[in-house]
Parts: sequence; structure tokens; C-alpha cells
Amino acid sequence: MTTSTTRTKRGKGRDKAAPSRPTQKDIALAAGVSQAAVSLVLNKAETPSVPPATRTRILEVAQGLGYRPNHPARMLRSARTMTFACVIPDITNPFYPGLVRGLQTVAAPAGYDVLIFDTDGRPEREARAIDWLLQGRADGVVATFFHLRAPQLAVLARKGIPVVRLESQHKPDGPLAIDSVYIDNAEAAAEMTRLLIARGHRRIAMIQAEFGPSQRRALGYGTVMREAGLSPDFITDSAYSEESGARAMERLLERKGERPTAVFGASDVLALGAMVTARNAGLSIPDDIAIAGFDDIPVAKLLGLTTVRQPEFDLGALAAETLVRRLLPGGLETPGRSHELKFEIMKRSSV
Amino acid sequence: MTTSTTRTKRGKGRDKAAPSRPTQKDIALAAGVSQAAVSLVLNKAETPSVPPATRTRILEVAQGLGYRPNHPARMLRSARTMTFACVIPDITNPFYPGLVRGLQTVAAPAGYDVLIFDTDGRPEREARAIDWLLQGRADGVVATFFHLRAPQLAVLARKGIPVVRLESQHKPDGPLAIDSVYIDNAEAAAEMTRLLIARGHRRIAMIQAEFGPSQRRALGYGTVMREAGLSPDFITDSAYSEESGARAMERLLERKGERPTAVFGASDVLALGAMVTARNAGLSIPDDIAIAGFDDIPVAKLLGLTTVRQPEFDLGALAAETLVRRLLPGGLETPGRSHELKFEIMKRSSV
DNA sequence: TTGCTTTAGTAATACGTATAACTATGCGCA
DNA sequence: TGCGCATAGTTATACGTATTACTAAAGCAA
Repeated sequence: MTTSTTRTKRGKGRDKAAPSRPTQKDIALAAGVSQAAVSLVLNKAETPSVPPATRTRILEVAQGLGYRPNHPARMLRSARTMTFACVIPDITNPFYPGLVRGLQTVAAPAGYDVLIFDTDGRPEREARAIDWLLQGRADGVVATFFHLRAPQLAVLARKGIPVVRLESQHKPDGPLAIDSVYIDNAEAAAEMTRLLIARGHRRIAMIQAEFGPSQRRALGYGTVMREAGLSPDFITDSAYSEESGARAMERLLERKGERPTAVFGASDVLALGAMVTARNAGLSIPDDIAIAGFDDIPVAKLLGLTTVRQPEFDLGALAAETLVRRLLPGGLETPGRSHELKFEIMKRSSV
Repeated sequence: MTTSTTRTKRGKGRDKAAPSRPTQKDIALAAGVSQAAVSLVLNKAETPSVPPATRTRILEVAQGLGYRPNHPARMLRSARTMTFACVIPDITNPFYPGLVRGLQTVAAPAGYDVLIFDTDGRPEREARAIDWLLQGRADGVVATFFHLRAPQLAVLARKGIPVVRLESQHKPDGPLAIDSVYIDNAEAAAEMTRLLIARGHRRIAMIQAEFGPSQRRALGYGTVMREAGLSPDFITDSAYSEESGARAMERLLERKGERPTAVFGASDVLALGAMVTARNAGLSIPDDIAIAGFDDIPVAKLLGLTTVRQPEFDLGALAAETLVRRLLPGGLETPGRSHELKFEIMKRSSV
């Protein structure tokens, strides 16, 4: 009877029944001080103007009411969201969870959360991601774009939102706060192609996707093939998915003429799709057909897929570190840099 | 020389050089109207008090300045973040990306983004998640908790944040806005155990994890084993990871007495770890040892792992739908419900 | 007593948006 | 001429926090 009436004040955007969370004002009221005092005590480790007694009283009241700072209000006031966005094609591709984990591992201790935005590798969704970032939902972005180029990203950097791109090659330094992390995709693909050739393969096909990192990988493959006097053989499908890989392999198997003895998937999921299709067609791997991939997703090891290892976790961690540094005072002024990490050829049973 | 001076107003939390995004006030100024008029025009489809001429002028100016609504400000004002949180043990476990995708697929059209929070299945991080949610960072949550129970979640529901739990069994309806989605884990495990017994196995071990859904699965397994006059054989390791599965299998292989002829992993990653270890030990699957899993993660199909299919995408989608409905006006009043989806036994080559 | 310093705070304001409440102008009509 | 009403907006306020600038009271020295 006594306490029930006071405690239903707002009922605004929320439902009527939901009691609002206590605010600094509530604490101030209960502790007999001003809201400003509460804010000071809650945020500063040392408050010369608030004596220990008042300080503890405020803290106790805050504790008692179960106070939690209102994140939106903080964001508004401080123009900081304490959130990183991770813009990727598809979280379902096993390459990305590892990247996300790397990101989180560095971001969390620095106080940042990670928001995932899937683009499906489609241009319009990539554009939507930019739009969405311009609403101030994140302080920084780690992104893989298949379609957008630097000019479209510049708008973010110019508004003070640092971007770290997950790239497939070195990018020249630029004046804006756009950095990149990458492994040398062309060289990695070249090395894998050399391995295949060294193993005696002459007819080597590459399954690639239309957009994305596939392009640099195809370049490395094509160069080495031509250098070796062999002709590149590209099968292109739409996405980085098992279905695409399977479809591409079907097309290879349907060929009338001589079939390739080795297939290089521009990504592990493509290679896996191809692998399954080959097996279902009664081919043995690597005897009838060798298969190589790119990324070294966790299953690759289980399936014995020979592939190029990209250190996803480290790439994510490095990207996060870069963002954290960018968001330090003055961090936006330094020119955009491109960080290279090393790939590794993982030789397994599929080649 | 002329335009450069005006355009550096705030330089607050941001770096000095970063030009701030245009606000409604800027539009109002440029269009010669009040900020309120701008807000009206931008938000309402029909504005009786603003004539078409002014309306288009405002819209044009907004367009021209590249205006994007400030998300934090909106959040503060409307007490809505338009974000769902997805609290899970580990995005790296292949079960979860599919769930996230299901979530996103329903959330995005309804205007909600998805934020990922990994707990690593640790109690203190689960508690941190609650804390974090109480800051008003999300309007609703889809969560898998290994440790927290209903009472700890009640605080969220009471503050108007609906929760959908990813459960392993039916939960009784409660008064709060805490729903759950689940497949009957005990029954699914029971059915898988029956299958193993039907295939002639008598010595069947289960690899389980200490916390999480493993418990219900163990229950189903144990019940069927005892019903069949067989004794359950549990190997417990810490996490749902391949390493844990591999370790457990090693322990099984080290046994002096008779080894089990079948191993049931409480999750696919556990089963996969076990599978690899068994293969490395020279055992052939399923002849020397049969292996079954739980979840039906994408690789399970590739590796021929017999497992229990959980419809992760549908679970995610259903969870999101539930949240969206909860966030409709009055949606928080209805009692918490438990939604069951159907599992499926995927018979493959590993059993 | 005056003036200065320290103590212990408070008041005011701004962040950008949404919205309820209000108002000034002009027109038609009695 | 005066009244009511539609038109075309405006003003004011609130959301919760952080921060700057201010102040009242006490204590102390000169």
C-alpha cells in the first residue's frame, strides 16, 4: 500500500507495466544530493569535491537501487557508442566466426562490443551497411566489402568513423583513417598452384566466385599456370558456398574432354562442396582428383583438405587493435596503413 | 577560404578534425523552419500541418546535407534501441552461426539489428551479459545460458526486456516475458541411443560436457540404456569443443578393459573431436567404433556423422519472431511460453 | 572584521530527437 | 466588424548523462 504508488512514473516507449530502471536522478533524490554529484561519484575514481562519507552513501544507494548507467544516454552525451561493427558477407561461412572471436578478444577488454552485420556479398546490402554506420551506431568498423571501393568508404572516415578493411592485397597508404589487414592472396594462391604443379598436375582448374577475394586468388593461380606453360581453367559460380562449389564441380565432371586432375577452390567452402560432389561421383581424393582450398576453416583439418591458412583470429585481433588505437585521442590523424600477416600452406591428404 | 570556417563546430568526444554529421537543427536552419518541423516531416508519412512545398524543401535539404538520424539520440528519446542481443557460449561453435542467421532474417525486416555476446559458457560472463543488458543496450535477448536460471533472468523481464531462451526441454509457462524455444533434448538423445542399441551396440559411451544442454541429453541416453539393461558410461570433459571431444576419446582408448563399440557425443563438435582421435588411433568408423553426435552442424553432413538435427535457423527465426511480438504494444503482458520444434535423427555413415 | 581558501557540493547546459501544447495569420461567413 | 476555423507552423519539454561554471558555508590568518 505504501510504496506501490510512487514507482510507476514513465511508461513511455516501454509498456506501461515495465518499471523503468533507476536513473542518477533517482539516486540523487534518495541520497539527498544533486544528480551532478551522483554522476561525479560514479564516474571518477577520485572526487575532491565529494567527501568520502557522501561518496559511499551515493554508492550504497546506487547499489541498493540496482543502478546501471543508461547506455543510450551515455552514447548521446559522449558521442561514443563503445561498439565496433563487423561487416561481413555471411557469419555462416566458417571463416568469419574466428575473425569475430579475434575481434572480440581485443575489443572486450577495451570496452567495446561487437555488432555483426551480414551483407551476403550483395552491393545493396553493403550500401545499407554504410548508411547504417552513418547513423552513429558504431565507433569503428571492421569490414569485408566485395563491391564498395575506397571512395564509398571515405565518407565514414571523414565523419570520424575509422574503418579497417579485410583485404586481399596491399593497399597504398591514404590520408584517411582507413586501414587494412591482409595476407597476400595472390602470392598464396600462386604458391598453392606451384605445389599442385610440383605434385605433377597439369590440368588444374580453379573454382572461383564472381566477387570478393577470389579475384586476387585467381590472379596468383593464373600467373603461375601461364608461367608453367599451362592454361588456366576457371569455373565461376555465384557465391562462396558449398552449393556453388558443388555446382562448379558438377560442371567439371560433365565435361566431355579430359577432366582436370586437380581442383583449386578459391575458398574452403567452395573446395568442400567440390569435394563432396567428387566423392559422390565415385572419385577418390586425391588419387582421382586432388582438391585444394583457401582459408583453412576449422573443418579443413578434419577433412584433410590441403589449403592456405589465413590467420583469421589474428586478423580480427589486429583489426580490433587498429581500431582501438584509432579511437585514442588524435588517432584519426595518422595516414591509413596496410598490415600484412603471413599465410601458410597446410599440406594435408587432399592433394 | 569561404566555407572552411563554419564547418567545425563540435569537436567534442570525437577528434577535432572530424566534421560532425548534420543534425535536424542544421536542416531546419538551412530550410528556414524549426527543428520540430524537420522531425515531423522526416518521421511521419503524412503531415497535415506542413504543406507539400515546405515538406519537399525540407526533404531536399536533408538529402543535400546527407542527413542520417542519430541513432543514440533516437534511442534515448524513444527508449528503443532497435537491437536484439544474442547471448551464446561461442560463435565459433558451428551450431550458432545458423541460429544467428535465423535471428537476423526475421529481425532485419522488423528493423532490428543483432549484437553478439559470447559467454564462453562461463558463469561470470553470463552474469556480465545480464549486467550489460540492464544498461539498455538491447530491446530483447535471445540467449543460451549454461548457468543462470530463471530468477536471475527475471530482473530483465521485469525491466521490460523480453528474453527468449534457447532451452533443452519444455519450461512451464511463467508470468514474466521469458519465453523459450527448444527441441526435446532428452527424447532426441533417447532416440539416438535406441538407434545405437538397435544396431547391435551394447557398450555405448557418452561424451558429455559439464554444463549446458549435455545434461538433458545425458538423461535421455541414461534412461534408455538402463531400460535396455545396459549401464550408462559417461565421460565428462569441460567444454563443447573438439579438444574436449578428443581428450575424452583418448581416455576411452586408454582403458584397459573392454572398450565401447559406440560413442555418443553430446554435441557434434565433441563427436568430431572424438572421431578424429579414433581415426588417428587407426580405428575405422563405424566398423571399429560407431560415433554419433548432436546438433547437425553443417560439417556433420560432409563427414557422414550420424547425429540429431536441431533446426538452428528455425529456432533463431522463431526466437526473433517471439521477440518482435513481445515488443509490440502490450506484448509483455502475456505469460511466458515454451515453443517446441521437432528434431530429426540424421542417419549417416558414422553409425 | 575582512579577505582568502578550502570544502562540498549545486545549477545550468548540451548532446539530437520526438512530441504535446501552443500561436500567429488569413480567410470565410454571419 | 467580429468570430471561428483551418493553415502552417513554432515553442517548450523530456529522455539520462557528463561537465563546466558557479556558490554557500566554514575555517583560518592577518
